[in-house]
Amino acid sequence: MRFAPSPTGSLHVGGARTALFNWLIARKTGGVFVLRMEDTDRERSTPESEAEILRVLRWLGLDWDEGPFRQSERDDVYRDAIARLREVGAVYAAYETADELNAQREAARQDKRAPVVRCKREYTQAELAAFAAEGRAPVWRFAVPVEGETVIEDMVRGTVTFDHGNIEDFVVARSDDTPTYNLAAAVDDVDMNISHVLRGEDHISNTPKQMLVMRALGAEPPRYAHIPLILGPDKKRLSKRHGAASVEEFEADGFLAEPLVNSLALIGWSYDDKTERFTLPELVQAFSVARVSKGGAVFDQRKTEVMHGRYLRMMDPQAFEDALVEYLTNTGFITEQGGAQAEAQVRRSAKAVKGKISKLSEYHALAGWMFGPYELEPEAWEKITADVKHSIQVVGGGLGRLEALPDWDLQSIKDALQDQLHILGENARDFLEPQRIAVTGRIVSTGVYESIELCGRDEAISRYRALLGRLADLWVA
RNA sequence: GCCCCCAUCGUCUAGCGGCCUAGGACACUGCCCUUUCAAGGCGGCGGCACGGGUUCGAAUCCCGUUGGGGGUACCA
Repeated sequence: MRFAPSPTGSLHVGGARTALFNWLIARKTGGVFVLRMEDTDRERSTPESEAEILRVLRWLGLDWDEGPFRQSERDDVYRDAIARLREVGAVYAAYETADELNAQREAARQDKRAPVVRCKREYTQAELAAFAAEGRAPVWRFAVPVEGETVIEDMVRGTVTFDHGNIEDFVVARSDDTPTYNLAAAVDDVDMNISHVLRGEDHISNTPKQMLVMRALGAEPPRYAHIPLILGPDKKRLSKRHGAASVEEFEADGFLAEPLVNSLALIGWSYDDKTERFTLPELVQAFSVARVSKGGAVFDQRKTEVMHGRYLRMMDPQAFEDALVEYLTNTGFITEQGGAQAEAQVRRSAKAVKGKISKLSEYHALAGWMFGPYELEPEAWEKITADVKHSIQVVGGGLGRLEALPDWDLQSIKDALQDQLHILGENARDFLEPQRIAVTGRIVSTGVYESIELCGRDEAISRYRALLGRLADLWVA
C-alpha cells in the first residue's frame, strides 16, 4: 500500500482518509505502507508542506514503513524509464505549440468528439533544425494505441473501461525534461512494488494512462481501488471554502486524533448497520475495501463533533485531564492565564468540563468564567433581569444557604441548594439558572453545583453579593 | 461538448430477490430528568429520483430518463 500526497498544502480530510484506508489495509494484511511525496510540480511543492503532512500523519497515528520518498529526488529513475519508452517506441517527440494544441481540441469539441490531442510524429531534418534554431524543445508524448481499450478491475467500482479513442497522447516528459505525474506515478508504483493503489476517485481517469505506461515498460499494473470523494454541503468536493477542511484545523479546534480518525473512517465506509465507535486497533480489525461505498459523501461536521464529545465523555478522567492541559498549553491559554496556577485551575475543572464538552476549544465557553474577574455577559443580565424580584429572592436565598455552609464541598453545596429549592417550591430551572448566573455570569457553563464549588467560598460569595447589589439597584430604581 | 462514475430519510449509512408496513446515526422536533444550559433518557417527523422491463415476488437485477459528481493541462 502507499500514500502519495502532493506537498502543496496542509493535509486535507480527504487526503487523511485516503492515507487512513491505505494504512488500515497495510496493517490488517501485514503489508508495507509506503509514503511518497509527489512533488514533480516544483512550483507548488514546498518543504514546509511536506513537513506538515508528515507531522499530521504521525499525530493521527498513521506510521509508515518506507519513505518518505520524493519524486524530486528520483530524476534518474524517470530518465531511465523515458529512455526505455523511447527505445520501445512508446513515446514520441511533439513540437506543437499551445495554440496548435488548443485548436486541435477545440475542433474536436465542435465536432462533438473527444477533445484528444494526437500530435505529428514525423518531421523533416530541416524542420527539426529550425526548431532547434529557435530553441524549441519537444515534449515527449505517449503514443496511445488508436485501437482497443484499457480496463480497470476496480475493487470498489468493478469493471471500468476506457476506450483508447478517448485517451489523448498525454505528456510524459516536459520540454525541460522533467517527468509528469502520470509517468512518475506509474514508474514509482512499479519500482516500489506497490501491489494495491487506493486513491480518490478524482484519479480514475489517470489510471488507464498509468496502466499504459506500466505495460509499455513491461510491467503488470497493481490492483486499483478508487474511493468516493468527500463532499461539502453543496455536494462539491470538500475544500477550504467549506470551513475546516484540513486535519490541522481540527487539531487546532481541539479534536483528538483517535476519535477524529474514527470519524474519518466512517466517511464512505461502514461496518454494519449499527457500529460507529472504533478505536484504531478495532478499525484495523474491521476495515475492508469491500465495504467502501461508491457514492460521494457529504462531510457532516456536526456529527463529527457529537461523536467526538461522546468519546471525550467516555475517556479515562486522568487521560482527559492531561489532554486538556496539553491542548490549552499548546494554544497558549495556560501561559496567558498565568502558568502553573492556571494549569492547576484547569486540572481542577477537568472533571466538571468532561461531561459536557464536545471539543477542547469549548473549554473557554464552559469554564472561561473561572479566569479573570466576575463578568456578566449581556445575555445573562437580560435573563436575570427579566424578573428582578424573583431573581433577588432566589439568588438571595441561595446566598444565605451558601454563607451558612460549614463545609465547602460539592455534596454540601448540592444538599443546601436543593433544600432551598424545596423550600421555595420552584422548579429546578427557575431556581438553578440564577445561581449559575450568580457565580459564572453566564448562561452556558459547567454544572451549577460544580461551578460553585470550583469558584471557592470567598469568590463565590463575593460574586453572589455583587450580583445581588446590581439587582437591588435596579429594583430600587 | 466528450469520457468515467454515482443515485435509500436534510446528511452519513444498513439493505446485496421474499426476513422491509425499509433498520441505525447526526440534524430537526415533543416529552422526561429538583443536576439545571450545549449532558443524559424516551418518543416523533422524515427516504428507496422517475419511467419501462425481468420475476410468483424488486429498494435489491436489466434498459432508458432525470439529477449529482469527477476528469478533460508541459497540475497532481
